[in-house]
Amino acid sequence: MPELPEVETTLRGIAPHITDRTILECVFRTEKLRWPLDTDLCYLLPGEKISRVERRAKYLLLFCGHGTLILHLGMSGSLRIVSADTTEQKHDHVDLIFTDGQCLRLTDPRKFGAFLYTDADPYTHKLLLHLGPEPLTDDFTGDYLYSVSRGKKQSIKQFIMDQKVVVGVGNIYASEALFSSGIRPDRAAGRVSLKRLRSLVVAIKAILQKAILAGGTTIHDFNQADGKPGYFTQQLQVYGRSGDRCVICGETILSQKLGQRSTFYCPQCQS
DNA sequence: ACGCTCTCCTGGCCGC
DNA sequence: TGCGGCCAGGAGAGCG
Repeated sequence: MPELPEVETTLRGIAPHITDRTILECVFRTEKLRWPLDTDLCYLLPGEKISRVERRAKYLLLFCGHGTLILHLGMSGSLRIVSADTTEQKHDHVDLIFTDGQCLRLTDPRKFGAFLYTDADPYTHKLLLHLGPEPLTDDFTGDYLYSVSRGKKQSIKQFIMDQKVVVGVGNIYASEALFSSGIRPDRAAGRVSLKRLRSLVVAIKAILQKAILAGGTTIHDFNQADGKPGYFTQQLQVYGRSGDRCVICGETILSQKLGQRSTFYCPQCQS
């Protein structure tokens, strides 16, 4: 569920509740998520104050007095603000309890998420160091995409999902953006023209922005445990629609696997 | 360097 | 209704 728009929505939702709050207690209810949880944090974090919260790619950065928490929601994670005495439910793996009685609770059925801590500048952490540009900034342009894609045989869809190329384009939005810009997802990245890459970049920005706008009102849907697209389903043109008619030309939408991931496209509109 | 495959984990859904 | 198999929106690790 968490693609970039959901992470951004989460950031906006939690930041006002945890900024300038002091941690009273850190509770782990599982040994590991994607990586083992550092139990030292249970005595290192109490007394630390969250000074600010930022997002980089799909990572959330919680700056504390002496270090920074690096969180990732994986495929099924969500963060909520609850009262510290709210009974935990299945898959509630981490609580960050504050002195004002509020609690930041991490839920993640599939345990693909991350809850890490670093003393150093988090942007130099190896998970963040080699990330590509943010898609919604002016650093992400068709000309940039053109320059880094020349000679690449990898499919354009896998290419734009590579976090070193650009961050935040997940499996759903990759199919949607390629449909919107008329590019077949299995076309080699190095063989897409500058003109079409400019169109693709415009499409990526538009769809992410649209989803962020939709996200604010639908954050409750985050709790859905299943793997289905949530609030954005109504607006999807090709994702999950194989066998349906293309909304533009009426041709049958096809699907194929690219890099183990389901990919959807219209064979008529995309070339 | 590049690109491919595997992997972590739980749960929902489909077909038999 | 029960069970096995398959699928899921991320992305790092390891390999050739």
